[in-house]
Amino acid sequence: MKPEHKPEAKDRILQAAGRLFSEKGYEGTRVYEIADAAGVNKALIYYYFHNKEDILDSLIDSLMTGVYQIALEFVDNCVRAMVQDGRLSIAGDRFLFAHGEALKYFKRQLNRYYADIIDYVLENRRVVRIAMLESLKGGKHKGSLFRIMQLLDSGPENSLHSSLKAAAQDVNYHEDLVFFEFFFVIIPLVSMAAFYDDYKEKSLLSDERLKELALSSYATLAEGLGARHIALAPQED
Amino acid sequence: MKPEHKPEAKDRILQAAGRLFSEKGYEGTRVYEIADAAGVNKALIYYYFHNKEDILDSLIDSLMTGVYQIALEFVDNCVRAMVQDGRLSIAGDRFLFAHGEALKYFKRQLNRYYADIIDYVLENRRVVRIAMLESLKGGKHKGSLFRIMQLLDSGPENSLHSSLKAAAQDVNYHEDLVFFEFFFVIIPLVSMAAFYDDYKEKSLLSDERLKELALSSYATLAEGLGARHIALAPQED
Amino acid sequence: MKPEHKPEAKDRILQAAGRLFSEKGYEGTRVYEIADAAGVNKALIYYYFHNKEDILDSLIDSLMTGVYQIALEFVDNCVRAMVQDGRLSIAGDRFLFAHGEALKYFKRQLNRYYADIIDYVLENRRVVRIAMLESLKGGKHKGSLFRIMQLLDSGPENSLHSSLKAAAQDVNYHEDLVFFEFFFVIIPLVSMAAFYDDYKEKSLLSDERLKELALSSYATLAEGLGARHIALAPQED
Amino acid sequence: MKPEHKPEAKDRILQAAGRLFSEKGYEGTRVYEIADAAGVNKALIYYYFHNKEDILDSLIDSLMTGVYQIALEFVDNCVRAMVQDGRLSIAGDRFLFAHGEALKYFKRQLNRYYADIIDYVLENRRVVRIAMLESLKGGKHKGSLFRIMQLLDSGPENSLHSSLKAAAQDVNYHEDLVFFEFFFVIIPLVSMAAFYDDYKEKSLLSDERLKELALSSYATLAEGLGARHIALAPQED
DNA sequence: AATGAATGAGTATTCATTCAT
DNA sequence: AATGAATGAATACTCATTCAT
Repeated sequence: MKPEHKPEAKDRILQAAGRLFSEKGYEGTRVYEIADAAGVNKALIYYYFHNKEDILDSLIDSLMTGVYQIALEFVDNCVRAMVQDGRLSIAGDRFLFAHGEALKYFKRQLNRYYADIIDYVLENRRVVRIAMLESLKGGKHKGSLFRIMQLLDSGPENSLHSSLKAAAQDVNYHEDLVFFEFFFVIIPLVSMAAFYDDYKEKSLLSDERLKELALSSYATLAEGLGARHIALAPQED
Repeated sequence: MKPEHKPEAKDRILQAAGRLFSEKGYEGTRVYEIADAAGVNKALIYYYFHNKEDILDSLIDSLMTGVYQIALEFVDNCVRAMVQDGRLSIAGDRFLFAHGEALKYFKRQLNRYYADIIDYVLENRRVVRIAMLESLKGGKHKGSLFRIMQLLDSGPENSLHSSLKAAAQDVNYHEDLVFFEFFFVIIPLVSMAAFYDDYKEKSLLSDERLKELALSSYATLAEGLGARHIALAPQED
Repeated sequence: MKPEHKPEAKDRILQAAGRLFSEKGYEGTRVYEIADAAGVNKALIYYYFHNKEDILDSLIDSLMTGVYQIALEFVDNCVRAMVQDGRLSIAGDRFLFAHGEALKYFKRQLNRYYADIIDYVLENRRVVRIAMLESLKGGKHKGSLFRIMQLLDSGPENSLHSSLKAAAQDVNYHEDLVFFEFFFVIIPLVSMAAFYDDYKEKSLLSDERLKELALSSYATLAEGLGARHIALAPQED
Repeated sequence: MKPEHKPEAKDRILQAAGRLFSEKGYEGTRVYEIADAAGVNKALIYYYFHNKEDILDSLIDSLMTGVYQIALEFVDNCVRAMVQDGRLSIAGDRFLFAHGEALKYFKRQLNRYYADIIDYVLENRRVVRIAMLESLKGGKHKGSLFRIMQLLDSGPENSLHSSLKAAAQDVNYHEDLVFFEFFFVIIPLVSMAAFYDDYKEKSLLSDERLKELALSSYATLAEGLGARHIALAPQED
């Protein structure tokens, strides 16, 4: 029984490429450097991947899949579930909770969601950095960051949104909310990952302290936002 | 009246490089592409610049100077002035205003400062994009973004800080404030510029609407933050 | 009865190589293309052949053997036989026939020989094309075409010539005849095979028509030449 | 006055490529070999030519132009002129001469034409070899040889034919003549050039002797053919 | 100030071949 | 007999930079 004994050459190549791309950029990284770092022959890279860009695609795709999974899980397990059992109803971009207990539960779940996703992007900060880098350039992966934004999008092809729709009919994000979410929620998240190591070096703070700061920053943000988008249902006597 | 009549070759080179670097990244841009776009001979580029990197330096330096000027002006003309004439006093990371009038005045100035700096980065969004790009890679310009962050820094070499110190003895930013400022104030600002064109294309919003959204987002943010860092001096009767 | 039931891997490789070499040249053909076309694993090719060139050798050798067989058969069964029973005598490059009947018989046989060899090279036109291709380059198979020429050669190592010598002492080709034979008999023959498919495509003629044209062209040629090299023995009354 | 002092780098590259391609084939020749042989830096080749194939195109094009010029000159200066002044008339594929003098003149001119074109292809035998090589492969230059064949073609786009038509209305080549011309006139011509050096080496004949053999071979051929396609006008008394 | 020609050092990619199984 | 993985040695092509004019 040899389980998981396949971080074989292909994985080593992906890992090496992930590190090098994030350190020196895609164009700045030479294929032979990847080969050397992965301890494989340069030609083997072309055995597993069509070309240099194929490696990048592979890296970014699996990052995106990961982010997507976490977001989908939150919507399905928390939002959708709460809507279904009546603890939450959504109208436009406002969340209306049935009672204080429901709101408290939601906040706890949301916090855990933030923690999860922060953990995930920090763990994969190298690839996040690459995705950000590539988003800033034109070309194929230009849209990586925007793909994350589209998690908020209301197109029918977005299964995250479908999942929400399945729970509440009237989900509708306004353009100001989307703008704020993108530049003040997602971009900071992504940037924290992308600049994590640099920031750590400059600030001399510990990993724990940095995660704390990240979470508390989001708490601050959420509180401010919450006032505008969250409400408790009027209590009936 | 300087005889700056024609977009001389050197300027055309800088403009072309600005556009290309921002579109394809520094490494992704070929020197001959810059030459072609600028309508000059490739060799002429080496007449005006030492090498490719010299062009990049030139672009980023003038961006930084611009940002710095605006920030310095705000600190000098508003903060420092208000401290000097007693309308404002600073203790640590808390701003204490002498009276409601002073606070109102400060807010107006701050708002104008935000508008100015948003205008400036949007006007120079190409170079901002380059600076962000280069900050994400290692290499010489890795620190561009952090140089902006250091506008908040308290090192003695920072003349912005010196300017503040000259006004108030006890300026002292806590690590949580710095963290928040960097990832939730500066990064969004820079990102708005860097991703402006992409966001505009996706959202189909007008320039005016986008600037509005940017300013109102900062207003929201400032309000939330203000509660924690701004106070009115207890009124004596 | 050899159990040659299935086009075994080795044969499939040779066939595929024959097609590809003739279409793209030896150097223009990749080993993996041969493997793909033959439906075998690339490494299997190295099980059956020492290397890429070994495949080429194999193809050309069997072509040469075939041509050689047909020529030898003609010389042995017709020329040599006729000399032995006195119907024909050879002096230098002149053929002297005993009587009209003998000449007529010879012409019939020659015609059949032409038909046979045309059939053969057309059937194997792919390999002929390769041989021509390789003859045009330097390298190992440079001499393929010339090996055919040497069928006319008078060296002692040439067993076709030996066969003729065995029949007639005084066989001797002059340099002008050899030149003409090579460039106006053999080269056209080989070229007809090599360019068969292309010519067919351009001319839109049928296979039958093309063979007819080939044979009649040789008839024209032979008639013109015959005048100079064929004679009837002076009839004794 | 520095005339013809421009066999500059570009020409040296073409010459070197011509030699190497003909010796080792297009694919068999490495770009750095061309550079070395031409005494230039490898990169300079890419300054003057788009890529390796561009060099080949350039070589073959100028060969084709040369052949075409000679053929056109013969048709214009001899055939067309004779038709215009009534010494020759053409019906289908038969040439009818007004009188013996005209025929004799034509034969002299034809002989000179053969001599010219043999000289030309021998002088450019390297490129001829390449053209033949490339004609045998698929790909871009597959048609080089056939382009020569098309000099005989009757399409309206063929200005050689136009030139003939301008002289005689009823020019019309039959398929058997075209076949014979291609495989027994053009192919031998081209092959003599392509295999010249090899044949010389094997036969040990001198350049003069070889040219003699070539010309006399064509004379033999022309005589045989002439019987079928040339006639004298019935003499009126 | 401007340019056509030239170059050294890369750079991604290919390919025939081998090896372990 | 057959194959997936692996590799060394090329190989066409690129690019920042320089030079002579």
